[in-house]
Amino acid sequence: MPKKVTKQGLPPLDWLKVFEAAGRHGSFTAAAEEFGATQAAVSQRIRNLESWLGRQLFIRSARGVSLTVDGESYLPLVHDSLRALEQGTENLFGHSVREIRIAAQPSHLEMLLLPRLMAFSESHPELRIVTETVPKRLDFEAADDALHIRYGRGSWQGRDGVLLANEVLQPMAAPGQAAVWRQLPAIELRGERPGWSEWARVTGEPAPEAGPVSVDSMAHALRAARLGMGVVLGSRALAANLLLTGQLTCLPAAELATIDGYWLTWPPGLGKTKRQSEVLKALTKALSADLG
Amino acid sequence: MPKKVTKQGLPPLDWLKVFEAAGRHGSFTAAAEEFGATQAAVSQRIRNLESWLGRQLFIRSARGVSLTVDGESYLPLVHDSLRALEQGTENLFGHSVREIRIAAQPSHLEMLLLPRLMAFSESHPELRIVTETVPKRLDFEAADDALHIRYGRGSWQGRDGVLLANEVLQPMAAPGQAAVWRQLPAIELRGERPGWSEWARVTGEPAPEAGPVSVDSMAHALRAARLGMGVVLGSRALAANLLLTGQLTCLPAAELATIDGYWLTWPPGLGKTKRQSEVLKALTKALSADLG
DNA sequence: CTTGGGCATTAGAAAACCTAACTCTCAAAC
DNA sequence: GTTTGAGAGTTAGGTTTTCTAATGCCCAAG
Repeated sequence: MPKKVTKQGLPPLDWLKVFEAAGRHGSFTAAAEEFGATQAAVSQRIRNLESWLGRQLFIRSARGVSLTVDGESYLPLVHDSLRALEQGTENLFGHSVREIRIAAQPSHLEMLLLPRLMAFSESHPELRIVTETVPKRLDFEAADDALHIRYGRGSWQGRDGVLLANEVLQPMAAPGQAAVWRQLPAIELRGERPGWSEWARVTGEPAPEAGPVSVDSMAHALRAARLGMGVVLGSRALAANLLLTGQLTCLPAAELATIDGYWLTWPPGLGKTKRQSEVLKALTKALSADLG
Repeated sequence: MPKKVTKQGLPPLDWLKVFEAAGRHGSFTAAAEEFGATQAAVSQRIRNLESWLGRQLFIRSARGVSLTVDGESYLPLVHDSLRALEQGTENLFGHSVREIRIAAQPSHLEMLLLPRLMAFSESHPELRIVTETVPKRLDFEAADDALHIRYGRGSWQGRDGVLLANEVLQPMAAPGQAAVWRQLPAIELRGERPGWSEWARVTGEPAPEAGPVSVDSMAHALRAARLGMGVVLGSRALAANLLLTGQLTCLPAAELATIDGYWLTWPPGLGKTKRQSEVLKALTKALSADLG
């Protein structure tokens, strides 16, 4: 008696994708390019499909391929069905598929993300990047399905992530003042990062004299330095763009490495598909450029 | 600048097959059964799809799954598209997909194939078996895309194949005459198989006395024996069914093995897909049952 | 408070797939 | 009539994907 009448009237559908492209182009090579694969891969998939169907779909000649009558009849059906699927998928899920959301503190977005976004966007022109600013002290929600840029020492519970760069602090000042920086007042930065006293302790050098300026954000501290208000113990990562464009210079003084760092995190489960992990890799690469 | 704008707006389509089944059944387990796979496989594919789309499609509870709003919206589209593909594929290629053609000499079809076909058909109820008789001496065409049953010593150029059974000849007679078979006349079989004289030479026993009957086909020789016309040097393979049903009996005399055999052959390229190789395996198994 | 059905998760095995390197063929150019 | 080059086929072997088997969890029903 019938054991399992697995009504499987369909060939592996991914073969059809290839058939459609090859039929549309009239060329295996062209189809291969469309997929970013080799001609051999296309050739094999088509052969599999033909074998499954029990009929030839293409006529091979040394100069290229052309559809057989069977192939000619089959192509419109496949084309239309795939098109319908593509359209519908796009309509329903287009946003989440072609869009990438990144949440971070305003200063991280501005100083870390934005300067490096162009490089990424060029390698993935099909993706929209949507940023969301997160108020400084308000914590991220772990279940948020956006990407996050976070500062700390890792282990973001409930999320995966990679370290973009460790935080390294170094005295910096406006370029015009570099020569005389020992005379400049220190700009105080309150918060979680080690300050001038720690720097002096570790490096053994004397800390600059305290100045009138005290801020609570690295962005403000750097800006103050750019304005000539003193010497700042600046973050290499956040200042990278300012340094590159000559708006600020590193002073010839010892750096202070910390165990904290800038992380890119995402909800677990993201990055499981090839597509996603590639995007993540590219983004990580772009974001860690010139850091450290 | 954009490197490759691979307009790939579609998830791996085989994931959709699973989504469709799971959505239809409202159960991963049921969908798994439909595919002959495990529940874990379904679970993973669905998770991949959800991850690709960036949205949940199912709500999981301990008691089963149900579609989310997104899944609910997506299902009809997927269902309809796949259905269209399935229908169209069936219309265009249904015959070659659900049908299996086997060509052989009339006697091979009757004595080898038919008695064993039921077993095969039970394991593959969805397949029609179409037989084609080939005139005895007319050779098969190598490029024929049907399966062939051939007699010989293998190496069927341009075709793949498996040996079903070697030809083994043994004296046989009608059951009622078994006791007195030494008195029976020999039935002569002309053709490529070794005859009584070869049998006598190899076994050292005396050949039965020549009788009046001389035929040129094993089928006729066996029939003559059944009719009580003498003792035949019969083919175990071809006579298997007659022996099983008691219409003929093997006599207590030495057998004569040959290097020829019965082969199932097919055009190369068949059996490359999983589906096909399974069918071939099942058919081979059925056809070699009780042989030898 | 057990039981059992249904799903998730995992590591490891199995299958499918892809690429690289090569060949073959033919048409067009020389 | 050679030479050249584009395009497709073939193969072996490495890589990726997928599957399975085993296990754990959860919750509803008994």
